[in-house]
Amino acid sequence: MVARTGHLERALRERGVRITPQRAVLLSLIESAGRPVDARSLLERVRRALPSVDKTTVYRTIALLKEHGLVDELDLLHRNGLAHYYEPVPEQQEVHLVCERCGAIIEARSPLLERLRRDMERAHGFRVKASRVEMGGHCRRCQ
Amino acid sequence: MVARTGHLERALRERGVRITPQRAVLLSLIESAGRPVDARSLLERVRRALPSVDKTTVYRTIALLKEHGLVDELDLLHRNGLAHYYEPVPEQQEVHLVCERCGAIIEARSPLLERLRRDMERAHGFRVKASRVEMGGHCRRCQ
DNA sequence: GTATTTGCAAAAGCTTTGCTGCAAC
DNA sequence: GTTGCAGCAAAGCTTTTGCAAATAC
Repeated sequence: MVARTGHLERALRERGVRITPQRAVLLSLIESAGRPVDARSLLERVRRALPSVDKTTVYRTIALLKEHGLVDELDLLHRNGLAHYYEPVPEQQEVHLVCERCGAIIEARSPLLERLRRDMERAHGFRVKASRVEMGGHCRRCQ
Repeated sequence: MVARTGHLERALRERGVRITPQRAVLLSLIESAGRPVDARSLLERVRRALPSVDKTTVYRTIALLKEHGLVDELDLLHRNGLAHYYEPVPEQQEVHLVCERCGAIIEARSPLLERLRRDMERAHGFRVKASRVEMGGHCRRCQ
């Protein structure tokens, strides 16, 4: 289920909640769940609600959310040079499939992910806190 | 088996092979197999053999090797900001375990990786060309 | 008043590009 | 001569930092 743009923000406004820059960043992140966004697009989205927000605020809010383990940082196999992508941490671990032709991003799940994690913990005595699985290639339609 | 620094280079020189900048980059990459290197360290290594080499040459050579599928590009969960890490494509797919405390990087293998790839191809009709699995956390000694 | 949040400008890094000269064939 | 390789300087982008004004408590 994909959220419509701005629908959380409207709901909050109607209840008298003031939208601060930080809140706007958080809302925009939540509303783009399922499609990781880079900082530039995130800023654009945020500015639709609060036009004067600066990129500094976007980066600082992301940093805050990362520290609390609420946001994942990806780079989708360097799809866009140095840019990073962000999304709310999903309930269940995902594989990001990145189509190198059309740019589609598929978020896939698999029980093997959890097994792989346990495997690593057992075999190497490693305590896993965060993990990221990205695969590049060609999606069904681009072959 | 970890190669000693410069041993390939010396072997080639002894056989009368001239070490060009490109070759020096390739050799340094091969010699640091098992420990992904960023462009800055790679340049330092290369300069031990050929002091006048420029970073442009390092980046261009990496780009060439990437195009031919000989080098993998990682970022180890943004361990070092915007920097990317490079290593020769391993024969068998690996998981990179990144210790957030001591910085250790463990290259782990698992048959689940190959299964995961086939899973994705089957379930999503996706043709996988490259893949990357990184996990952050604490290594055995840092817990 | 004190602490936090914010915007603006500037800096810091990593990577890429333009261009010119050099070497190989 | 033509082609590709290499070095240097400059630019391009993303992200971070310093600082002062504004805001919240």
